[in-house]
Parts: sequence; structure tokens; C-alpha cells
Amino acid sequence: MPFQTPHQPNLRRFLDRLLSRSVLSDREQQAILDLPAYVAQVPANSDFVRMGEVVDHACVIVEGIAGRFGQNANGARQITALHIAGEMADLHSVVQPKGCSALQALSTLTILRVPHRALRAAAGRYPAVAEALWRDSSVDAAILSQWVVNVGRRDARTRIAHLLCEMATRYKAYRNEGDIVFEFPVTQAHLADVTGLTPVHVNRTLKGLREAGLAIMADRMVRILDWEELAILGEFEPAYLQTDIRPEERLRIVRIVQ
Amino acid sequence: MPFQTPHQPNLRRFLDRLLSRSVLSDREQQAILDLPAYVAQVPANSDFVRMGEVVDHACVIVEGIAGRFGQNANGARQITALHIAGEMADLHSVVQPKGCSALQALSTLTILRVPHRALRAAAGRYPAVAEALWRDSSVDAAILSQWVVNVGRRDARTRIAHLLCEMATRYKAYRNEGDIVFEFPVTQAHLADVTGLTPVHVNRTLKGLREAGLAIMADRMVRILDWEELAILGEFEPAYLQTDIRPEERLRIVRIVQ
DNA sequence: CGCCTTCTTGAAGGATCTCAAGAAGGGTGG
DNA sequence: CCACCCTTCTTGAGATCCTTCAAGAAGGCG
Repeated sequence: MPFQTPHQPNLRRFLDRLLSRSVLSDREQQAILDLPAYVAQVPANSDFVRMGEVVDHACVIVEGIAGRFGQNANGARQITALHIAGEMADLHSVVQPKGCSALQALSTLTILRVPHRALRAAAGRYPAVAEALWRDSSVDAAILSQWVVNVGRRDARTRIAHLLCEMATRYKAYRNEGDIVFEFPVTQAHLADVTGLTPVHVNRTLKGLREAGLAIMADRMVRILDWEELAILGEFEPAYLQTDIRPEERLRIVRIVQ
Repeated sequence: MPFQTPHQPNLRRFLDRLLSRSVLSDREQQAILDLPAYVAQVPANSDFVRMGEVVDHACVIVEGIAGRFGQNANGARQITALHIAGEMADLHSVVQPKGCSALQALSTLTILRVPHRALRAAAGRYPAVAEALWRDSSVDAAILSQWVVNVGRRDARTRIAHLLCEMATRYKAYRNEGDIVFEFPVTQAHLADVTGLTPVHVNRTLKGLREAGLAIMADRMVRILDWEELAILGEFEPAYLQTDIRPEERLRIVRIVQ
């Protein structure tokens, strides 16, 4: 049963994400932290937002990983976005509540459901909050744009290398015994749905990366053995992710009214 | 030489586009129409926004068609968005002025450069304007999302059929002697860059569609002979484009203050 | 222990690519 | 007005990356 509590610790992570790119006043920050939110658990492989459904809340991922699914007429699935802890998986639903794709838990998932009404009230009251949300959703769009290039113009090896570099960056993966390691609880079949390949070919490609000493994916973990080489192979240039924005580069359009 | 004039007629089209999905008061509408704008002509095949450039204005397409380009390491190009008359090609630059892709004229282009400062002032003063802009840019993202599915999970025929249906819908193509006709001034090589195929294969695929009596692309025009069949083949479901939103379904989050 | 999901590998087939060359069309300068 | 060039379109033939089909191995969970 969902329950309502003060969720600052979980919303804090979402707020930090916004603050990494946008400037918000104390009041505006508090408005985010004060959003009502209902915790929910979602078992792996089950939809928590259905296709075509009109939703009245947005979902912050607290733990686990979620995928946005499109589909072709044969039932072949394509994942059009991955969302990890701290991200709001359907931020655009705030301005466009009727979705045309489904959200599914790829691993066991903990989410925070935040009512649109509250988000909209915060965005309406504080234009800078609206701006920060828009900015955040434009990063999602930039990722999507990269994925089009990835799927459209890169071969299997490069595609997967690019994805691993992207996810390492998004997860802020740390160095461990010289390697870059992060938890990535998806199956090879999921990877296939992200990269537009077949699970069989993903398997062979991962084998290739492993044998080349570049990266290993096993036990729900990715271990990148040679970041330099993998990034070159994957043609990875992280600017689009807008991580590492220095404080003075963070943006704010709206005049500050404290 | 660019010059500054009252550009209401050109901005009117952009405003109409916003109004097809969002509700704006008279004042807010006027704020859009009053935006300063500099007309510019761009010759075909030349960039008007370069990759990595920090821009201080956004571009409304007045006439012609523009493409957003990504690239892989071999120099193979991938178009990640097409923008047609009435659209703002780099709306997201308002919140994210440093782009990671280039905008190029695919045909001779007339654009309106709208300074960010003015757009931001309008968005800051009228939250509903910010909301409408965000909503519009979320349609761009929805298109991008469809393109990932297109390129990732559909074969060449289906990809091109889908694209033709999408563009017909975006252009609001009309029936003419039983066919659906619209001007689409791009080359087969451009189509290849959109669909992640080679120009040679695009050529063969168009031939297939022509011989099947579904669609003809020639002389910078597309003629769809059998919309029903093409839409089925292309797995086209237009909801994501958010055209044909009935007036009572148009959205507004922010309270109206006239 | 047994089942189910996930991973792994082999072999054959096919969609798309690459390379190549010619045809068609539009613009420009002599 | 014609010749020429350049872009775009068209078609053929062989190569290749990825898919499909199939089956077994490995691992987690009741």
C-alpha cells in the first residue's frame, strides 16, 4: 500500500540533480523538497505507466532502473530511454500527461509518485522551478538525440561501447582497482532493446569487448577495464549529458525574487 | 544583411502552433507576436547553427526545411530532427544555449532569429508562455522517441513509410485528386541520413513503394497514393505528434492572470 | 531437485552496404 | 543556344554485418 511521508531524503536527490544545472533560491529548493510523494515498489518486468494512459503524477526513480518502451508492429520492443535513481522518468508528463509509450521496471524498482497538481503548483508559483524542470527534460531529449545517432549510424560494437560510457557517466561510476565500475541491473535482452540489436548479437558483441580487454558486463555490474579505449571506440563525447557543469555555468533565466 | 521589422505575420504561424496545444491569454499571445526577430536567408546545404556553438538566439523556420545533424567518427551523418515552416528549430536552446549538434538548411531557407533575451523575458514574465514553449519542445522529444523506434526496430520500407506519414501529418498535407500531396524538398541522401540507411538503399526502397502503388517522391514533392496502406506498412500512429488537439483538450497549468 | 530465466555458441540466411558506373536533370558560361 | 559540369537518381553485383533458428550451459529460486 502506498503511503505518504516527508520524503525529503529521496526528493533531495532529485533536487541535487536539478541544482547541478540550474540555479534555484532557497525557497524554490524548499518547494521541491516539500512536494508530496507516494512511495511505491514495482516488481521487475512490470509496467508502472501504461501506453496511452493519462497520468496524474510523475515518477522519480529512487532505486533500480526503468525503461521507456516503444514497439513495432511485430511486437519487437525498443527501449527509448533508461532512467536511473534520482531522475524523474516522465518529467514531460507534467506538460503532456497523455503518454505514447510505457514505462517498465527493468529491475525491482522503488519510485516516488509526485502528483502533477503539486508539481504544477510549484512550477506556476516559481518560474525558475518550471525552467529547471524544462532544462532537465531537455537533457533527456539530448540523450534521445544521441541514441538516434547511435542506432542509426554506428555498428554493434560502437553502439554498446557508447551506451556503456553513457551509463558510466550518468551513474557517476567510480574507479575501483583501476577499473571503472557501476551497477547496471539489466539483462542482455534489455541491452538489445536499447541498441536495436538482437540478444544473440549483444551477447557476441559483449564477448568481443571482453576479449578486447575493454569492458565486462556480468552479475548486474559493468566493469570498464580501459576507459580511454572504450570511449574512443564508442565515439563518446559526454558534453550532451550536461554533467560537470561548473557552478558559475549553471543557468537561470528568471529574475530571483527571494 | 539582416534587418529588424514587425514580424507578426511570421511569428503568427509560430504562435498558432503553440495555440494548437496550449492556452494563452491575449496578453501572452501578444508577447509572442511582439518578439523582436531578424530575418535571414540561408542557402541550401549550409549550417546556420554550428556544433558546440553557444547561441544567443533561437530560429523559427519561415520557409524551407532544416535538419539537425549528428555524426559518427567516420563522418557518416545522421539527421536527428527535421524542422519545417512554423517550427522553432532550436527551442531547447532557450534553456540550454550550448548545443551539441548542428543545424543545416536542407533547402534554401528563410529563418527568423529570435534573441534568447527576448524569449526569456517573455517566458519569465508569463509563466504560461514558458509552459507552452516547454510543451512544444516536448513534442520534439516525442518525435525523437519515435525515430529511435523507427531506426532501431523497423526495416527500410517501414522506416521510410513511417517518415512519409509523419511528414505528411506535420505538413498538414491536403488531398489532391485523391492523393495526399505535400512539398518535401529533400534529396534521397537526406532521407538516408534521417533513416540511418544508405542513399542507394533509400533509392531502391522508394522504388519499391512506387511500384507497390503506395507513394511517389519526385521533384521535391511527395505524393501518397494509398494513405491507408502506407500508414499500416509504416506502423504510423499519429498521436505522438499532438496535432488535432481539440480546443477543450489544450492545456494550461498556470492560473490565468489577465 | 527441478524449473525458469539468462547466457552462450554454432550455422545458415537475409537485409543492407559498398563499390562502380551510367542516366537524368538543372544551372552557368561561352 | 549549346556545351559542360555538377548534383541527384538509378541499377547491378558482390560483400558483410546482423538476424534467425536451434540447442545446450549456467545460475537463481522455490
